[in-house]
Amino acid sequence: MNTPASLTIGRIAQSAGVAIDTIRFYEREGLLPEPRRRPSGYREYDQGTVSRLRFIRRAKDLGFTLDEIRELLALSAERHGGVEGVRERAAARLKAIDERIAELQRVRDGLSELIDACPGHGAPEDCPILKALTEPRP
Amino acid sequence: MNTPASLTIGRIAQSAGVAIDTIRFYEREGLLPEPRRRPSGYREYDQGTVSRLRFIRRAKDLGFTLDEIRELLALSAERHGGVEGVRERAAARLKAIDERIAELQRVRDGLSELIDACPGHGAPEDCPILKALTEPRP
DNA sequence: CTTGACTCTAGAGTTACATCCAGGGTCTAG
DNA sequence: CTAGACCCTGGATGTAACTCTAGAGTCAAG
Repeated sequence: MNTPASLTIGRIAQSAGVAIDTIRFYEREGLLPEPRRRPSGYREYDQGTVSRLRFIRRAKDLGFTLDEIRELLALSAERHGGVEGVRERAAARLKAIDERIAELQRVRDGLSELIDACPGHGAPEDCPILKALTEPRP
Repeated sequence: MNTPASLTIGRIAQSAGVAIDTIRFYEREGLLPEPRRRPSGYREYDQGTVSRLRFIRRAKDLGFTLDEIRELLALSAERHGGVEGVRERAAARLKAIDERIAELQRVRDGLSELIDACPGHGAPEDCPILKALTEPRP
């Protein structure tokens, strides 16, 4: 049913929504296997590569680095035990995101307080924002 | 009361909690003024530089870029009208942080759902995490 | 005076993730 | 057959904020 036909790099780039250069970059980085070639040297892909590219894009959206994605791809290919690894990595990512959110929240609250306390005019010495930045921690 | 004494780069690095190279880097980048020099060429600083370095560090912790910090430093030196600018920049930063938190929250929730749905074992085809990453978006 | 810690400069390297370029070959629609 | 779109390689470039190197000069303690 599916087209097992051969696709050029431009076509898969188009349908996966990534740049051609990015695909070659992923190949160099080992995220994509080396594809077969036409006699002319043109790379030939199939639909599977599109899925793989989508995988990479989604994982990146979830905040995984390319190194982590390489791992995920390896795990996803393991018939046995791969799923545990994937779940672990995902949980670790979730934890990292939670920590990042908490940290940003702290920063946000501190900044928000300073802004509320700042009259928005007057002398620099009276600006709580500037004071907070300069003073030897109260 | 304060020591107007001259401090070497190593000393201010120590007391401001930044690396020596970083100080020279900030100088090149215009975040710190060129200090006076001993005849030997050694840089000489005073306590004010330590405050300034602390300012930079704190602002960085709040997520300002060095470009933005350069602006803040300029604004903080303006006798008139600087405070408005500082407050504006701080508000913009707050907005950016809020947006970043919201984005991370979305990612977090998506990932969390996938993890909850994943049994943590079994075949890769049955792992919702892997499925979500690979499938042509439902 | 010697030793070891400190400082100087100019410039290159790092990380992560691409993105762009030149100079050339290939493919396909008309 | 030809124009224009597409693809190839190897290497350079970009961003942000440092970080490091080499080779040489300086300083303070003993």
